[in-house]
Amino acid sequence: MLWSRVFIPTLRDDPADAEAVSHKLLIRAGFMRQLMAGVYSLLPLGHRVLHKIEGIVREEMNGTGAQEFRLPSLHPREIWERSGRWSKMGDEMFQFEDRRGSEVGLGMTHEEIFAHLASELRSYKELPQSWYQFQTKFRDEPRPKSGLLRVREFTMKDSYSMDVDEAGLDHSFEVHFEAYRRIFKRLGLDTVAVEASSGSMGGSQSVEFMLRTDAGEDWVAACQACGYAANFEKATSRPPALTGGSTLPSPEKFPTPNIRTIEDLATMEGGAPAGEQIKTLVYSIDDKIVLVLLRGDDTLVEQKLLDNVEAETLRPASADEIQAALGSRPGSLGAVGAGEIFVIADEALRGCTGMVTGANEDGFHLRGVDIDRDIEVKGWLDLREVRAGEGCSLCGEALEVYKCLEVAHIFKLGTVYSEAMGAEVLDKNGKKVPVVMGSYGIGIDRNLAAIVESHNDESGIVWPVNVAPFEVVISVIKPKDVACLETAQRVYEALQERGIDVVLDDRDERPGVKFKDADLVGIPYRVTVGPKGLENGVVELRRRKTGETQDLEIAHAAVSIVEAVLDERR
RNA sequence: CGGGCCGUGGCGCAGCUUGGUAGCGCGCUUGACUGGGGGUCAAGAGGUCGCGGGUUCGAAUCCCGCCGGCCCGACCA
Repeated sequence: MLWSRVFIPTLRDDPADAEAVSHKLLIRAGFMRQLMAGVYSLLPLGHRVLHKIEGIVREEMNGTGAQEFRLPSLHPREIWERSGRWSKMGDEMFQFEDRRGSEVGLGMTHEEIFAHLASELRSYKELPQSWYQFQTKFRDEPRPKSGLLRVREFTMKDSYSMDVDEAGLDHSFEVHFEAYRRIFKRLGLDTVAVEASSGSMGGSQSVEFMLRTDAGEDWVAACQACGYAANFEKATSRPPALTGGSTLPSPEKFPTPNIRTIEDLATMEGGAPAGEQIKTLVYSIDDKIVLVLLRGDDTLVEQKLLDNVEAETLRPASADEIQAALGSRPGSLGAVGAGEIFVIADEALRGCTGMVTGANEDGFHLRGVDIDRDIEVKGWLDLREVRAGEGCSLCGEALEVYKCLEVAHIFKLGTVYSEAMGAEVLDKNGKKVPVVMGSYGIGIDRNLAAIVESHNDESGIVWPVNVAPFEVVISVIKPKDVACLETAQRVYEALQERGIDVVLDDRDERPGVKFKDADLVGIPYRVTVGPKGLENGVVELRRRKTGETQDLEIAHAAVSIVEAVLDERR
């Protein structure tokens, strides 16, 4: 490839509306352009990288014996109705009518379609099966952001395993887990596998592969000592010590004019520290009003609540609903004497005495509340957000907490989809059993951006050789100098013959411009061919990552360069 | 969905308060000099000022409505 002939629109300035490093660099270095919110066009450089990532994922998938498919993006409503997800997915799924008035949706994942195909499996003898594809997924995200990190249309490699029983699923899951580990190693991503919530996928267990970076949106709690790691949506810790103020024979009402928040009450004369308050949240769960109690200094993890109550819909109650249920406005809510209303409490509150909580009367609170004595808790659940330094629930060592980007998510689905789609086989005993499924997703474009997030410096991107758009760039210092250009061309051809991805920067630009562009684009090796070197019969090889350079005799240059590149390919 | 910011040549911005000539830097084109980290000089090209309506003799500027984008909070590869 000649640089002068490839469309590489680099920019000198960062785009004004980009925040994330990968977003800025991918735009500036000419890898992509935005079309609309959460939708990007990949330019030749971007496509080359995407193609390489796909290649690595494909190799590893094929290595596990998985078979590649290509499913449609356009799905009929009917098949999504069978799993119950047509409405469950809500606004996140693009749904519309075709010209005949039939309702269709754009695929945001493919459990339904693959399970539908799996209904043609007849016998346990055909199992296990492992099916995958690279496909465009459409998700109408409420808030696309950070360039490729969170978009509405993206490429995903999704795979699905079909086994006859749970033991089979466990094995398929393990096989995928290991394949993903190898994939991330080859992509140059240092990921950590964490326990996660299954969310709208359903199923019994799921694991996320996380890249530690502030560009991410998830929080992870991890234990250095024993290796425990979990998404905040799932993470637990040793219960904190009991808390509470002075106990009283019975709750005592006291005036708290204009006190609306935990913070207000904590700073008020005669109030109580946040840890000695009971936070009362009101939720509408499947249209039923439920009180959710936490310690005042704890934060509710809504996903934990959702996972535990197995509800279809869950949302904070409106002010009107709260008023109707409790007779008070937010700020003075409490569960004492809540009567028929269902009360769920966080485990950390168990046994707490001498607590302060709202009196369900505007401007009044209760003190001396003993949870066990004064509140009828119908369900105890772990609902609170873990905090850094708390004891690991497995080994007791202090938990570390950090921000992560989710680069893959794998699920043990069980039989939810196979039952809905009628994917059943006869087992050894001639009995019909639903196929036990797993699903495994890795966002290709997100991984592309993730690599940039963890491989860059002040000059631009620093691609690992495995995924670099080009492995080598040959920069011609003085293209008008015949000796320069011809030498560069000879090296270029020699590298091409040996299968190296090389681009020849033949542009009639000053050297500085080419160097800056090469660094910005992030090509791992640069070969500089200029008059100074030629006088001594050498060209210069420079490593993008370290900046180290070495002179190579022209006659043997190609061989040395090939060696260096192959050494880094994995 | 709630809150904040923004929309002016390809990119980054000024102009708007106080209506009247659309401007700067970079990039782009042509030529010359130049050539080891975004070079210099000269001559050029390029803009429905997001869209619609209103006020006005006159709107990038004032008013109303809409659209689009970014960021912060609730959702996921």
